[in-house]
Amino acid sequence: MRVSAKADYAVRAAVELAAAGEGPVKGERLAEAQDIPLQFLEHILLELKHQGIIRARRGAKGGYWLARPADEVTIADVVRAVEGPIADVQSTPPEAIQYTGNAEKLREVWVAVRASLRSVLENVTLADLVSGQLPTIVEELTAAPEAWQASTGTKEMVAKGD
Amino acid sequence: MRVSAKADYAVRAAVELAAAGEGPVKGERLAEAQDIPLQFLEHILLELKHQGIIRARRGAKGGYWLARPADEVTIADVVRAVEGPIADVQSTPPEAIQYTGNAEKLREVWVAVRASLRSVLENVTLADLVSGQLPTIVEELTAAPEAWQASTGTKEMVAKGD
DNA sequence: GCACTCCTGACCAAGAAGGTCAGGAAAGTC
DNA sequence: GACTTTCCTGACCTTCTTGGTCAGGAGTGC
Repeated sequence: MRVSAKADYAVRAAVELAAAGEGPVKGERLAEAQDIPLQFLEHILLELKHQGIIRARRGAKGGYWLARPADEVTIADVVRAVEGPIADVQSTPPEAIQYTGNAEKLREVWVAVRASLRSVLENVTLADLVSGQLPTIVEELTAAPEAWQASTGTKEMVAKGD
Repeated sequence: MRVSAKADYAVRAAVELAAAGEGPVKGERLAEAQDIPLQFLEHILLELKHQGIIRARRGAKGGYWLARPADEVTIADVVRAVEGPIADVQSTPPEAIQYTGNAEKLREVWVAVRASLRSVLENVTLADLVSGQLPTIVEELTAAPEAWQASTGTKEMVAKGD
């Protein structure tokens, strides 16, 4: 259940484009603004382009820009573009898994996990991030102080956080 | 954002133990009941034991059993025992990341993602799974028909589901 | 024609995922 | 005390993913 560097970079680059508004922005500027290795970022931007999230033009005055208005692009869109499905179990969509016997209800749990992820990722747009006005659901989830704490318990958690 | 085979196996084995009640259950029986490769499962059970989720005894009449009552062991406990932190960004807990400029609010989003995962995983116990009575939050999240559908859009999603 | 910027594929090292194999060490049985 | 049973542990293996780098080609604008 981890967010890869690629997905993180993709969202950050997209936010930067959202903040820039109209004109094309060079890859180099995105890389500097968000401190991302340029050549790696170019591959990511290419994927975002292939998935129709952004557009690009080459040459002097070239660069990248959002294909849609910033308030119509969600984090889920960007993450899916570079990582594929948001919540898979053993590389299979949760509703497609068959559990037997006592584990039968587990499928519903994984479906609920996916739904809860979607409720966050599909409701935050790039425009929200730029403006700093996050949707209610995020405010609610981050309001509790526990939300900001790594859970305690096993040695692994103490070492790696959670 | 995927659930590994290991985590899935771990939960299924734990549910099987919860269903068995008191007496020790052989690894072989768990493997058969849930169709998990035995030798792989043994490694997983060992980790669960090290993390204090289960106990074990060797020899004839030996086997594994839950260290705590089934209604006091959550899916989050089991998943954390074998996978570590439930929601990391670039192998770092979300609250520890520093974003600059336009991406500043992204940290809150990842914290919200973790909180939403916890709201599901920390509220479902092994006893819930065995009884088939899942907590309200899961019922709510799985009630909507969209929750059971892969999202449509990119070619990748059509191919791999979501 | 030249500079600029994106586009693309090849490559690469390290680590994780998903196992298998071989043997050792406790616990119970006869 | 020997034997069986079952867990315990480390070593090993193959494939895939992650997170990049490198080299060069192909549009675009002046």
